Amino acid sequence: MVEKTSPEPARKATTIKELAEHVGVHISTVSRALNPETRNLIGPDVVKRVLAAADALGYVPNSMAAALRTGQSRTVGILIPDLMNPVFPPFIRGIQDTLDGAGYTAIIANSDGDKAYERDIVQKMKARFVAGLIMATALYRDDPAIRECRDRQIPVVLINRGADEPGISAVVSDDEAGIAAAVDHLARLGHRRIAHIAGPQATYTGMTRQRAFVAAVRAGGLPADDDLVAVAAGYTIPAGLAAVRALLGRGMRFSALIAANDQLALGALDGLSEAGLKVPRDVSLVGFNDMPLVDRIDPPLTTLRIQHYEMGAQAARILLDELATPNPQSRTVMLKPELVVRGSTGPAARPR
Amino acid sequence: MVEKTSPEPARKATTIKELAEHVGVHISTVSRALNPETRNLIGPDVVKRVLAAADALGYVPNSMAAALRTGQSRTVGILIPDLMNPVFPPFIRGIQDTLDGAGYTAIIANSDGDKAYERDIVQKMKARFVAGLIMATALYRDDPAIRECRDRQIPVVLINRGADEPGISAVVSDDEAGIAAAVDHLARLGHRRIAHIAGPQATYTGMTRQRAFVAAVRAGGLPADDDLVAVAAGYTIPAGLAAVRALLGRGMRFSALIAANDQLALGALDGLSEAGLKVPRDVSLVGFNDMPLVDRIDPPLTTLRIQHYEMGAQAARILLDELATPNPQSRTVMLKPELVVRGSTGPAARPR
DNA sequence: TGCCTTTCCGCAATCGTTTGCACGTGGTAG
DNA sequence: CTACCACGTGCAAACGATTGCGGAAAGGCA
Repeated sequence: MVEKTSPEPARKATTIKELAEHVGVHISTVSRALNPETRNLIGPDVVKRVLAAADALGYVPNSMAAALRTGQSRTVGILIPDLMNPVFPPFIRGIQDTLDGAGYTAIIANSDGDKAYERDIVQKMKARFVAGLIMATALYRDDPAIRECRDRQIPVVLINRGADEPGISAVVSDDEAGIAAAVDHLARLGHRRIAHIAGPQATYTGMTRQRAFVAAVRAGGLPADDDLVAVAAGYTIPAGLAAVRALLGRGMRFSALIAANDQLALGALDGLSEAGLKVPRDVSLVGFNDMPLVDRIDPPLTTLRIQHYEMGAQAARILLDELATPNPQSRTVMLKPELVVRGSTGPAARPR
Repeated sequence: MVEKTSPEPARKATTIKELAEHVGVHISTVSRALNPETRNLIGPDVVKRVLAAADALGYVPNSMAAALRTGQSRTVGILIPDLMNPVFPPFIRGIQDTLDGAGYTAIIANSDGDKAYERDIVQKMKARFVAGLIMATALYRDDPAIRECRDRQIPVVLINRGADEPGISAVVSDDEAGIAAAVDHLARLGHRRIAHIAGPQATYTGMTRQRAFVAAVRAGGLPADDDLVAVAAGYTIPAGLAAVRALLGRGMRFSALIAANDQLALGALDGLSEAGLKVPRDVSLVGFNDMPLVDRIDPPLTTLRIQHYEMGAQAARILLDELATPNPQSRTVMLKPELVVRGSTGPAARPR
């Protein structure tokens, strides 16, 4: 496996200048002919010739130069905690696909939940003239990166988390409705004592889902003891395991369990079987997200399906909107999750 | 949810020029002082003052301008078929993490397997001055995008697929070793008639894994009838289902099945249970990739684990290498997959 | 025919950096 | 004392596009 690459000289990309020479007009004319916005300023025949030449010479505009001149790069930044978490790829796909249609390019960065690093990234992105930012970083309150963007007038839209300060758009799932649906489902199955494994309270989803849980059980006339909720240390399987152990360790009795997240639910599953409890015979289990393959585990997980892709698309649309209008209003859109009932929930036996 | 964003004017980013005024030197001096490569040309005290000013004014260099001038953007493009396929995120993460360490930024695009679109993307990337490309697009032979890059002297490294033309580096998994391990494992369990669901033959992995399969069974003295392999139409669950149906429809007898991919294996699982066959009692099943959660399905899937992250990291390292050296040699590195034995394989009963 | 408006196009500045070259100073060697 | 070198810095030209402005030609109207 050792060959030299062919040493032919690199053919440089054709520029607007070469096109101009080729057609016999000034470069400014070429520029205008190429831009659909300004094309009407140029005679139709010239436009045609320019376009033909561009096609023939394989002209592709140098976006860096354009960006430098205009101060905008038709680039937006996407900031997520971790690409490997299966929740995020669909978001990104949704974002990219709609951005793409508008001629924008996305650049993606992982923050790994580190706020300092995140600031750094935002800096770098600004150096690249990003027109806007879509952030899915979960950590909630007091985000310096967001504040700075707002100060610099660069639009930010949040996804899968709400804003803790005004003037920032967001697209989130309707956790309240989702959790309510789950509680209702369990209540209909005869469950009365329902427990909750909450996500980290520093995260938006962790907080809202826990609140939604308390509200929903109260609304259903079910017990809402503090002891029925355990807060997990992270959105991971081990954290779920630890949380359910804590729950069981309290000697708490519950016949159903709603986890703030599928991963937590998987951890819970481990913890329950470790304790000799069968799902759904002894405990019914509900997750959140509908990750790939949770429909094929044993037992298939009942969970709340989020419209990840659609959320991404919406976020991108909002951002494009804000980029287009001079003084945009911020808005928050909520997408309702869908309860997918599978094998992990069943009728309540006797409460334990 | 309707508030105006604060209408303060956007503070422009500080430029090298402002730094120059601030320090009282020429911009070229500032530029040199800022660049570690040229810093030695400048007096130490001036350097110190420039750096201090940069820090104080929060200077962050405009990468577009630098890119325009130098013709290189410290950006590399990543081209994958589909981000939502769980195989790719770890690749990307590995790439990004090592690129990041070298001060490069990645821009990611999905080709959706469309070659024309892919060419388009490569064009756009070149317009952004990408220094190099990492491509995971599966479609094999005769890739115009690759050829064009090679002609333009922009380094490309392939990942999860080999090159069909010389001068292109690649990092792939050692399919031969992997499949051999799987066959060996099955043979030890007493299986003699082993079938294979191959991936699309237009893909690199589809081809090499099938070849590896034939070679391995031959080497083991096992039957290698053509009828024992079915070629799937894609790397999807439905394709796997269809393939196993075809296999069963032939009245073919086999007690074990190696799929070219976990998704195909999942489809096969469906097909087998549809036919009333139990895994692993009636048929043992081996997948490829070790996707997330295949360890938790019923039965847990025996599969070949690929070092996705490490492959990405390697690819990035190679690319960085090729970017650094003027006339690089292309190389292909192979990473050995690891056979993870789980519940879907077991001793052969009688062949059917 | 003369004047005014429109249409179409060229000129040149500009975006923020990088970099080859020239220039001035101070020091060393012949 | 002259010649030369090294060092540190400034000058100005790029890179490739966009865009306000001005001017020439063409067309309309009286």
